[in-house]
Amino acid sequence: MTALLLQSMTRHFSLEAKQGHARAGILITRHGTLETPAFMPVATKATAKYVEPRELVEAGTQAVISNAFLLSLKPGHELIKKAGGIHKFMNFDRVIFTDCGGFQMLREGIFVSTKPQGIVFKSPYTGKEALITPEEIMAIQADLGSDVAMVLDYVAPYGATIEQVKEAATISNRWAEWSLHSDAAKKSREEGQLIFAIVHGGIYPEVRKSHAAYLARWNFDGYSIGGLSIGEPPEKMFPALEAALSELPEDKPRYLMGLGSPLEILEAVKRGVDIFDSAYPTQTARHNSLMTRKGIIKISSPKYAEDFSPVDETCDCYACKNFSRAYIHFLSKVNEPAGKQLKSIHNIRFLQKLVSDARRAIIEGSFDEFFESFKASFKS
RNA sequence: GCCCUGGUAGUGUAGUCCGGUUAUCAUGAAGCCCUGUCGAGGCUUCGACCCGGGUUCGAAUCCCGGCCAGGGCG
Repeated sequence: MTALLLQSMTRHFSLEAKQGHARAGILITRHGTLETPAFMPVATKATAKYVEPRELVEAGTQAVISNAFLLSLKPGHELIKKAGGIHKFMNFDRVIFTDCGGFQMLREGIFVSTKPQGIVFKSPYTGKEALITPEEIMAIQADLGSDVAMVLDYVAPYGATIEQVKEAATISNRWAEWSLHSDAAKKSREEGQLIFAIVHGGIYPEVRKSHAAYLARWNFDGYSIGGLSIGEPPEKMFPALEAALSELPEDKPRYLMGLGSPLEILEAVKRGVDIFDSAYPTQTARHNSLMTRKGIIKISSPKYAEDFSPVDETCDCYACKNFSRAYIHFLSKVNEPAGKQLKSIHNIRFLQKLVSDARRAIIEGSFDEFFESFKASFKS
């Protein structure tokens, strides 16, 4: 333990166990630790929709990810800095990641154009266009005071040609370097903020590989894998993921951005991913898809109208311990916010339990069995 | 008893004056989808002209009668 702590103090991340490529590790941040594999609910606008911080914690959440670009537009990073940082502002004292905004390139209505020096975005609030640069987004994240900041990346949509993807990955890597060497990043790093690079390359393994290898040469605190689970089929995603992972340093955390379905999370854990985030559990929860050990159920279906059992017999979440399928079905039918809250809490808890069970299994050396058993009962 | 309005999916409605494709839209119901900016979102399907008669090639639409609802007069 002492050795682990010493190691952590210098490295921020340490591996506790490995089984095959699957890893159990600990990321140390200035707001506590993140035991990996870990799943982060999305709190884009400094809140997880319908779920309060205490409920996130109760569901086993160690970290959330917020969006630096959107917060910089409203309420403004200066205001959040004035509030004492994002942790105080949203009253979440655990780990907070911030995303840079690069992903918003995929959003029509926000994305305008790219330039060599950054991305031109249009504010969804005011329509005002502004160029955001890698250096600026690091300064914004420094102001927000998040524990882990993402460099600005250039995201190519699924369906982009290999030339476009190469271009996107090359620009992403250039920006990652600029970000790392920016004054804001240097200073915030000294203050304990961690900086993650983002690997691109679309669905092309060779592009993933070369660009991951390039980023691996720099001393980032962790590596994100971006531009996946944006519509491509699993047969294309996993080879690309494997290619990226193969070039990333073992002793740094790997974060697969945007993946949130249970089986895919386990597939990625098996390949060596440590951290996940996704709106999937909360978005689909509001739209009535609930995860259970036996698969996903649609709670709005008439078959649950008189089902007085919990959503999942094996779940220990607030919703399952206190409410029936019939009640949550009813709340869904009448569109009550409380239903959205209970459903979101359940799905978050489901994924938190999934990754912590996976972690335990890796430590115990039983990950393969755990995965097989999960796969056998979870019919998607 | 008389007069005036008005009856269109489960609900709310457009169309009616001036007759003409598969009758509009919303909501609802059933099913599918959602993955680093998550909207009470997207897609598919289902579902109605109050009843009866008349005019007409053709009626939700025009005419007559009935029933029902609201208003007025007695």
